[in-house]
Amino acid sequence: MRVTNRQIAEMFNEIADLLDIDGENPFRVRAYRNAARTILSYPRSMAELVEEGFDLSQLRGIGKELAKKIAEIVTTGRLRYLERLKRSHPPQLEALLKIPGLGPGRVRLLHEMLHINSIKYLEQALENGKLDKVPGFGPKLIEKIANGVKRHRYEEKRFRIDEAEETAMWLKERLLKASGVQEISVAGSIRRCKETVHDIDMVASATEGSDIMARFTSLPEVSRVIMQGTTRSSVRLSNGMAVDLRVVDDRSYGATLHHFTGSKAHNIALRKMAKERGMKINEYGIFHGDERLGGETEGDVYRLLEMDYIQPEMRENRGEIAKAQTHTLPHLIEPKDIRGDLHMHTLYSDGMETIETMAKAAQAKGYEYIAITDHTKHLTIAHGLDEKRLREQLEEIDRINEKMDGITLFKSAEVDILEDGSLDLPDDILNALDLVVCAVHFKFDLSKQKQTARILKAMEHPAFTILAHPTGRLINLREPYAVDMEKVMEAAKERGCFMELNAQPDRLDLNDRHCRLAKEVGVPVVISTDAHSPKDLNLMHYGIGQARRGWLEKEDVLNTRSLAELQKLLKQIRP
DNA sequence: GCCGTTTTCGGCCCGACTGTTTTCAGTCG
Repeated sequence: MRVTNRQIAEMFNEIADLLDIDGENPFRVRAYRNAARTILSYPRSMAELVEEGFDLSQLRGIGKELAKKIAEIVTTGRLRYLERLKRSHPPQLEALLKIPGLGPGRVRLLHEMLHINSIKYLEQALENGKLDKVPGFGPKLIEKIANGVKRHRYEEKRFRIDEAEETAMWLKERLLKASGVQEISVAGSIRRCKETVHDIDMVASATEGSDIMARFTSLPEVSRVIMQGTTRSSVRLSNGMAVDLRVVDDRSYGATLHHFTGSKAHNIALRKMAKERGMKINEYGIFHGDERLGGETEGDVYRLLEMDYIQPEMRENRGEIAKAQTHTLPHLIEPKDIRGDLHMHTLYSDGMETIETMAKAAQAKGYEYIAITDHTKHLTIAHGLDEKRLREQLEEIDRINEKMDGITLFKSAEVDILEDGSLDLPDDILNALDLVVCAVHFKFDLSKQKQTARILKAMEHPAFTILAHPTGRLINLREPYAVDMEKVMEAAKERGCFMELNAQPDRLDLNDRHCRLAKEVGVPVVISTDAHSPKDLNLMHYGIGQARRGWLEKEDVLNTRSLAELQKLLKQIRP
């Protein structure tokens, strides 16, 4: 099987950890981490690029040495350099870096002085009070490490964007009540619409003497204050989320918001550029020597570097900076561009409401059209429809379409793709539908080759319109099934099918890299809520956030088309 | 180990907080 980009990135990160513990040149360590990040976020598979003879040293952060190492991993499945490094270190040593308070320096010290080489041994040393003897290890640090060991599994968790956003909004509301507060923004990965977040970052501007910090650290929901300063504090909430709050005066608000929105890689790249031009960017502003050039707004940062404003969702150092310099940034899709929703369920299968209620809710959102896509018979757990019940539903949709003005209901279904690639309903009923949403709901564990073949076979059916949640993943619950996404997208492009970006926050499937791939291949994406109730229609914004992370513009998304345009397009692909 | 409008050497983002120290190293984001 082919080596994945993730596996290569993990190997490079492991090298970085080990070199870090060895006290190697920190810039060499950083080079491995930078390369890992580049590989992880690159839309195409390194394995394929190597096969094609592509020169990997063209990629940012990858030079001759690392290109050779990638080629070795891809062709042999191993990396001798990493194996050599691992042989000279205890196998669990890197795990110690995960404990708060332990960085490479202290891990090295613990290993040299006490031969601590795993979390298990660290626990024993803590119990035996051996750590007191290590220079630089005082009672506070030892307590922090002891707590970290107890919690380290728990704190590894990444939260889904919706969970984190809900907590962040609630926090913002509370903190706005503090004295002297002018503005509060949620920054960090929530603002960049990442699908999962590790912690919540918030930025506030406040006048001197504000009690916002005191309020923040003494909220009843705070289970632990990790650190507390006058401009920056960090806590953990009882729901397990860590929150950072940064407070500045309004002159620095933009610079601080920018700094804490990240990503780190994006910030580093900008600061480097500033430095090359004799300027300096920090959380307080943009400076030339002692002269302050700006920092009140985020826009100052980009303006002073002579580039266009980059939307938060794009700030990942994945090529956006070059685009901003040449004024060729994409005009990212916005919520107002969405004209309809092409995936939702009703009481006919596992939805909570009638067709009419869903239609009215969609109309209230200003949509021109929706598709009713109840499950089909194979999905018995969701009361999937057989041909007879689906025909009944189609008649009801006809009646509602006659009755309701200003919104059009498409007849559709979320049809199961069976193991052999056939669809779960007979052809005559499939042909009676306006569009057909198809999905894999079982047999997730097929080999990549078989799963890909299954989907490609299904796409050959003339009624196939949209591939729903194309990888089947459930964030934090179920891994994506193995599928060759490039092949699927190329087939979709050729066949005139569309790829769904399912906006449910536990799916967000396609992911951001897939969205960029779809744009590259030229296959339109459909952002759908997969709503099971009227309230679910509001999940659209998570899908839009993911689409923006994937650089999608209005033109790249099918359901930004007007009703007339969409009908025309459907007629073209389904004559 | 990477990179180059100062290109094959000599840099590599920048600052807050903590704990342990008498001026700072380590960690973290």
